[in-house]
Amino acid sequence: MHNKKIKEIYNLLYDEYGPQGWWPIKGKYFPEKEDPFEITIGAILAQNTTWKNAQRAIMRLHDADLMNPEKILKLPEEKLAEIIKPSGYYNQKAERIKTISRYYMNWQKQNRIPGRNELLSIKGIGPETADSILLYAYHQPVFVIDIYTKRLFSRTGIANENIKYEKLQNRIQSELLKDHLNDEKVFREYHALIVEHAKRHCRKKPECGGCVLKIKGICMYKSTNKMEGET
DNA sequence: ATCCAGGCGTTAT
DNA sequence: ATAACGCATGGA
Repeated sequence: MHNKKIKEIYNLLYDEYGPQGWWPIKGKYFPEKEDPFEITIGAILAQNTTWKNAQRAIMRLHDADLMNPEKILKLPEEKLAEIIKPSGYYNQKAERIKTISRYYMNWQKQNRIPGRNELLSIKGIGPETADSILLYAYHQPVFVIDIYTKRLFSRTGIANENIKYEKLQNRIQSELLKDHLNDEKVFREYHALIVEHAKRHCRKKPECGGCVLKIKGICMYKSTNKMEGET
């Protein structure tokens, strides 16, 4: 029933911001081909921090010539933690990156890609990280739900703000399916567009001025400029 | 200075 | 089953 809205939001955001090109990272390191390992590690490093800080940690791994599972496994955990420090939570993340590196080597050796439940069984990989890895590292058609996605679909009246991860994901995927927009390229682009839009307008503290969704009448959210002290 | 950022696991209610 | 908390850096 909100089918039209979900498709329309995608089209509006795409027209507004254009293709986002999330992965691979554009830069001096391997710009010619994307590296599933780097994307996997990047998904961990990006947890609950800014992309800029995650990218700093990724660059430091490249600078140390450590962007592969074998070298990471040989490196003492404290060294790894030091290198990825800018991403925050560096002790947790170092431990988890080591674990995932071991799994990654097995996937490579077995010439297969991980399944969602397998990813979820790994400590440090929750639903969003699992889906980010599947979508951005392995091009599987799964829609990533993050805090921005919940916020945007909540404020546009498409979902309750406390909706569960898989429920919102199923809703979006099934409605995009009706419009034949259920391919991984759209999913990648849509998620990235949501993040961009959330950074510019649909922030925690909303900046609704100039929001294309508001202008086009898709979003009715009122950006209440703090009027808490009401009776 | 306070708040937030491309979350997750553990522990308390 | 859900809520609260710890993990930690860097920018606004």
